[in-house]
Amino acid sequence: MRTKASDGRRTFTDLARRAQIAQCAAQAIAEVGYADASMAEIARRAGVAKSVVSYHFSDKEGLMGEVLRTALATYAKFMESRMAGATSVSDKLRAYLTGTADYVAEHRSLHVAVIEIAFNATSADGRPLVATMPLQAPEPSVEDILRQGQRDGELRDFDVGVVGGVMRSAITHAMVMRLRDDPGTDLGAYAEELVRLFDLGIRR
Amino acid sequence: MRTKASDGRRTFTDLARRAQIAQCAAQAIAEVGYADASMAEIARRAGVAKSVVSYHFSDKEGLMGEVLRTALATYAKFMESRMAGATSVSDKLRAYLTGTADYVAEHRSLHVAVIEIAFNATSADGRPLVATMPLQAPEPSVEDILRQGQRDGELRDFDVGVVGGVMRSAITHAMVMRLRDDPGTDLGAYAEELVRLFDLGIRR
Amino acid sequence: MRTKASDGRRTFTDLARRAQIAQCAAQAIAEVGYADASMAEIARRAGVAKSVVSYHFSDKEGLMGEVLRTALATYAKFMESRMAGATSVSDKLRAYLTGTADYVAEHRSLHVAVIEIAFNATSADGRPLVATMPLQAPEPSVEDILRQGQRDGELRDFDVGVVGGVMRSAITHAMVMRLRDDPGTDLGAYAEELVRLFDLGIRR
Amino acid sequence: MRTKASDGRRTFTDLARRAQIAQCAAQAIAEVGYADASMAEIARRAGVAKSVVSYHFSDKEGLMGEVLRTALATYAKFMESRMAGATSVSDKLRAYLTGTADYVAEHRSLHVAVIEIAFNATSADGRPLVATMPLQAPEPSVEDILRQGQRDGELRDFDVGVVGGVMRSAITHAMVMRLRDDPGTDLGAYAEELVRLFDLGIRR
DNA sequence: AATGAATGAGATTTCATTCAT
DNA sequence: AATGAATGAAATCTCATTCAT
Repeated sequence: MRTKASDGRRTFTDLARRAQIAQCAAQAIAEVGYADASMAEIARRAGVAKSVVSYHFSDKEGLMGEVLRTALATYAKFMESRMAGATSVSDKLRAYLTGTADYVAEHRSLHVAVIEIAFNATSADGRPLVATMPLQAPEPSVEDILRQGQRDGELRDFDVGVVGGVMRSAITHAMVMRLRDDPGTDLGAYAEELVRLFDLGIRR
Repeated sequence: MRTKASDGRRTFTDLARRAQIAQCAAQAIAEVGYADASMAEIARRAGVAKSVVSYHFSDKEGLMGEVLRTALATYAKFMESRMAGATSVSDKLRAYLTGTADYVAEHRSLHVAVIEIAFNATSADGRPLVATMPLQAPEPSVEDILRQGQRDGELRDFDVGVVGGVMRSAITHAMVMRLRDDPGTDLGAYAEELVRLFDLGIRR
Repeated sequence: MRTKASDGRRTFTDLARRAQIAQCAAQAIAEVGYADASMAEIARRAGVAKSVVSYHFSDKEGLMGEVLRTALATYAKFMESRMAGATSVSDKLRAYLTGTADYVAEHRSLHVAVIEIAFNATSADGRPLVATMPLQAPEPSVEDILRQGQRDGELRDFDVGVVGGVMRSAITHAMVMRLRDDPGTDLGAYAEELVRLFDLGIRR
Repeated sequence: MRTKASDGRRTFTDLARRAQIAQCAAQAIAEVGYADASMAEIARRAGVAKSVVSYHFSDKEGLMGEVLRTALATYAKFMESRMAGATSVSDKLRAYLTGTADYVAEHRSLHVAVIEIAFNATSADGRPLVATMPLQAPEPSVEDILRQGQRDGELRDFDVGVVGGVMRSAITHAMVMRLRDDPGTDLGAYAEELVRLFDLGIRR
């Protein structure tokens, strides 16, 4: 049966279960990797039968989509307050990097899960799952910040796509790798190191 | 079982087959991703029966290990000549970044395969495959270069692990992502952008 | 559990719900086939929760039985008036064939559903469902008519079981197949064709 | 791995296994019905693991297709000799009906399986499986025979589609139903009864 | 009287691996 | 040295059914 009330909205308990399962999915992915995070493993962690997961999500794609949406929403909300006070480009960059680091420290498994899903999950047609879903990334993007900095004359001339990509990979892939190797990493210090590196690297 | 000459060394044809299969494995992984690069798919690309792959490699871990060793050896040999002339730290860094970019341009599937394997492959005990294998990275590592630069006074003070990790992710993950989005990327220009970014970011 | 008034009879609303669900079941079976007419699909068409179906029927066998009973009752009532005026055997046969054709035209999904159920549904013990249920076919049966015709000397000698079976399959299976291939078939003309065929085939 | 030799043809043992599995599939379908003839049940009857069936057939559709092809080929070959001597239309019809009855007596499970598959099996897109496969029915069809008989003036005027459909359903559905009810039915006598019925029903 | 939620059984299919030849 | 054939385990998903509210 569909898990929606007749008017299309979901019930409270249904939302709670969905959230719980999505969280367990994120934890499972973060701990054992996307490939080994089977529906059975996720159900086991949630303490429910496999079919309960299928009951709440149409299929695995649907579940992964929920994880992605949950993570992006959490991240966006988290960053909103962190970016609020920043006006200058260097402030924005610092807010972006330290904010993301704090977010990762607080929601590590969510963060790792998103990276795993984005890197590994494919849709039924073979395309990357993230390419098939309407996901809205938090505003402003790193590239937006960098572009503004160049317009304002605060930043030197460089390829925004390249530098933006490096920054992104620094707080996603590189950070995850570091946490993998050294789970006790001080993410605050890590972020400060990034702030200095990129500030020196791109300012006029 | 694996075929070795009576003294334990492999025969010539055996080595050739292993190399061929490993190459096909790398291509398969690079094209369809680690998850979809099944033994059957790899065998199909190699034009042999599945059992031939199992015949030459004890198991999938063994095959992935061979891909990793092949890639590292190829990379090490490639970089050896590129690093040869470089004496100053900035020269070494430039050689490292542009050299790696050239390597990626020349052996893209091998490069992508290594990243996929390092990120995804797990050993039977659940640990990352790369953590269970004795792999020797090419010398000198980025961290070695950075450390020397700090000792020589050419580079400012920073956390070598953090910056080294960012550089590594810039030429692995970030580069692959960029190639995914824009397959026509000029990797030479990409590397030059990295050289400038990091040179400014870490010099005294 | 099934809801009965204290004296064992069903309440009015209960009967109404049962009838509604049975009708939706028949439509579902007729449209998507027995195999794909799941309890969920039937509930969806009835606009109720799956559990409502289970509430009103002990199990799927029970629901299918209701469909069969409903269909037979409808058919019997329909045929009663059609057979009323027929006295001669040829009149009875014509009434039987044209009457059934009209019935099918009017209650196509019910008719198709019965065929699907009779052909496909099995009881828990593996036997055909129709063999496990006490179903009373409308009187008189084709075989009865044919037997009477032979007794009266109007019909030649033949195996009543064989010819009766062919007639039955002509107005059930063959007719459904024809409707499947050509939904616009004129069932009146179809029945007239049968009347002539069988009249010539069995008269003395 | 693909079960074809490198040149695309199948090996002898492979063909034997395929034939064996297809036969077991037909028997399973004939005995327990299409719905309950799962891949597991078929494998059990063949005395092999489920995955062996998947090894030899790409999927269930493929297996059902093989059953259909096997049955049609067997039937066509069987009928070829039976139809050989018949020149007049009445001879052809007798050959068609008695020949088919003999075929059913000899290959009952194959016959029943075809009917079950044709009636129940659907392709992935929801369409009937038989509609998605290129199957060549044996020549000449009943309709062809009837049409020729009308051209030659041996048969009266009637709708070839209707009468042909009735004949077809008489030797498929009606016959199967009869065998279901009375497994000891004398099919020879059954066919003779049909010959007389239809001969009288359609001759000029 | 109704239903949202849950469940275990079982369906199809894929996978890495083994083995006899 | 190679391979066709086979296998058990596990993956995803569907189904009829149950139960507390």
